[in-house]
Amino acid sequence: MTKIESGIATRQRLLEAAQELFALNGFDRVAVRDVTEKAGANVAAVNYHFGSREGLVEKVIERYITPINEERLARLDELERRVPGKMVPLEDVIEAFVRPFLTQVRRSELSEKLCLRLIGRLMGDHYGQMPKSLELQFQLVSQRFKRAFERVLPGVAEDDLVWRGHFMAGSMVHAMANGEMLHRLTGGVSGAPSMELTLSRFVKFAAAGMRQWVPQAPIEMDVSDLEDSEKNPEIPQSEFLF
Amino acid sequence: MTKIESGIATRQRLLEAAQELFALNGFDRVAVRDVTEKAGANVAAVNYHFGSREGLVEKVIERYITPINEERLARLDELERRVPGKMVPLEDVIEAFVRPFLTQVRRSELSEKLCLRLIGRLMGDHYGQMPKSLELQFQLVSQRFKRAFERVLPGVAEDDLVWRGHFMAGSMVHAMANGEMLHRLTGGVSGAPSMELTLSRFVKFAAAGMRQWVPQAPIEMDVSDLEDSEKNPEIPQSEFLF
DNA sequence: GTCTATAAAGTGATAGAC
DNA sequence: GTCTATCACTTTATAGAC
Repeated sequence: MTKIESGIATRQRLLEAAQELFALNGFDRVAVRDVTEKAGANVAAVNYHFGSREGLVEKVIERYITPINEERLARLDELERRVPGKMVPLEDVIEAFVRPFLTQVRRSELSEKLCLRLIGRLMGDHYGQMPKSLELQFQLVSQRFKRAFERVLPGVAEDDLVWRGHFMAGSMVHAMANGEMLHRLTGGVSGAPSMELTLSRFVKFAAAGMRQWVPQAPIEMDVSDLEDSEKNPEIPQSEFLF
Repeated sequence: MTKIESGIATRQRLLEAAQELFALNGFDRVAVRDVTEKAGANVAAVNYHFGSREGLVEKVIERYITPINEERLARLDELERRVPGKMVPLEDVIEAFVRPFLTQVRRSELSEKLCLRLIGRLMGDHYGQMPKSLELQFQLVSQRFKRAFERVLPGVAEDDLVWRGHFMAGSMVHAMANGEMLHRLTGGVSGAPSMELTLSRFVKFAAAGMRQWVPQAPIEMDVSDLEDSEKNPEIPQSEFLF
């Protein structure tokens, strides 16, 4: 629990101290006193600068989420400007949605691990109770991306699309917040988590889930390196109903 | 904030009151006094019956998670007994992983909505800090499912498989915890959330993500109901690198 | 098992001096 | 802007009577 160097404006130090503590312990388990102490500021500082504890929480959230959402929209704009007739690859839309998280991680004062955890907590604890200022932002983002997905995945029913997007967002949040935990739980099989590799994996997973290609004919698989017994697995032709 | 009918053993009433409050407000925002009051018990009851507040939290978590994990393993056993030579459909393995949540929802004293939120919170808040008694359980479950997925998806590298499983679990947790929120955010497009339908949607999404079929040749799509302009979208042949 | 009373520490917030 | 002092509660936990 290191103190944060003095000299920077108090307000800034408070924000930095707060975000680190929130990342470590969760938004609810951090007292105003913990923050001010870590920031080397006075107990009253939080109330002076942010009006209340809640005000501080909101500012921390805004500071993290707003640039992410802005970059998302900017990337989407750019995609839509690209060669008007041509269809944009689904993967690019998904990347426009996720990569801003990585940008934020790099921009953040926090370590990669902590920053990811903070974002995960943000989305987890506060998904249903975002600050007013962010609700509109999120509505805009999800509207824009919904339309983008509709264009890139023509023929998918609207409700299906919305749910697929929901699943996609969920796997992203969870993967970010618990990536290191995966490492532990699997005894290291998942490999040292590099963000860029994880992003790549995520995009592939999400793209497959979003488009849900079903092979019309027996699939061509590369079976060259499989055991004989595995060469002709009975691939489920998914008589999948519910 | 209704009281829970007296007459049932205090311990039981405390558990029921606690789980409802935890679902509503999150594990951290509920005081022991809130629980005892709702349960119509004495303030000291929690400490008498569970040793401490933390003891109560652990019991609530165990009560929800253990039967889910047991059913998961039982379903997997059953799948593996089925026609030994034949390969089990991926969808069935995924369902063995998720359906126990629905079973739990039906068994629970809580409303569907609250129960899903509680489970979502469990996985969110406590994924990294499960009670000791559950850590082993989770390790066993994830090992068993890892092996099942390996068998059903031959040819997928181990680390890829682990990550895909991780993404899958994440989208499930998130979808459960925030399904109603999706409804709000999309202005109702997602349709009234029926658990069975959501499960079906989830299984399809997850299965596609887990197997990641890539078409080797131009895909046959049903374009009969598309506009002319949409008939020949340039389907991305995913030169997808990162 | 249940209760009261109370301890002991922690909580967010603020008035008012500097 | 910053600080001290302090208020007004709330928190978990427990000792000891019933």
